[in-house]
Amino acid sequence: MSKLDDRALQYVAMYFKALAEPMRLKMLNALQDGEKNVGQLTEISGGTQANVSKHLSLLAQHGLVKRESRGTSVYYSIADQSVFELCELVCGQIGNRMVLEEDIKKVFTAT
Amino acid sequence: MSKLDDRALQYVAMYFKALAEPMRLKMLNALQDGEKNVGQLTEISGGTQANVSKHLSLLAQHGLVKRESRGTSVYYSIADQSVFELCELVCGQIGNRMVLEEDIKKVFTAT
DNA sequence: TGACTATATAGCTGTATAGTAATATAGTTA
DNA sequence: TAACTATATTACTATACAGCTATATAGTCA
Repeated sequence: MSKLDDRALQYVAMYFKALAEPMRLKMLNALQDGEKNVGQLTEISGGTQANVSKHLSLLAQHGLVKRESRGTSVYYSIADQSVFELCELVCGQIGNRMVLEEDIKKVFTAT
Repeated sequence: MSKLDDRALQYVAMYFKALAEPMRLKMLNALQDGEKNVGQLTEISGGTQANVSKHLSLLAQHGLVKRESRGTSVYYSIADQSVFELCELVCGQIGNRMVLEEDIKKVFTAT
């Protein structure tokens, strides 16, 4: 991280952006215990088939998931398990903060 | 990452989103070797003062940087060094891929 | 071939936000 | 107080994209 040129920064930013949608995180989370096809992911995520397909396409483009079509189905799987390390790190970072904010929220929403 | 409810996913997504801008990454990168004020960060990043201020405000909101005003200046500093671990992880993940894509680009842009 | 299923894509709308210029706010000094 | 500096905010434009519906594509089976 010491000498990143603008092109590299843009690349890193794009990677983070791929992870910056709850829907996509949900899908990655669902794929943690093995590959799933689009239909399964649609059901799990609760989104529409079209939207799920689009998100998966984006994740594949950024190298986060692998795509493999078998028969009429297309199976997606995690391309690099270390994506979960990222999430763990973030969860750790915001863990305390989140609890804090929840408390703050309670204060503000308390009648 | 095993049992994240929608609220938590949204939170994690927001955190990633804060890191999903090259400009903000540049600022965090600049802050790696110590606090800097808005003017310094404006100069380093090459952006306008207004834009830099807005980005810093967002980073502070998400707990990535700390804000401290001294005199007429406001000094920002990294709130949690582990943000760089994230970046390292991402760089590692996309490192090979990036080299690959660069090669691909060369092929396509070759006359 | 045609009917059927699974996935992808196109076109659209609404929302979020990066960037800008201009202005407001706050602290300092004379 | 007024003038000055540093930072924040406002109002705006342009762009990106999430989500939707409808349609297209591709594979399977009769």
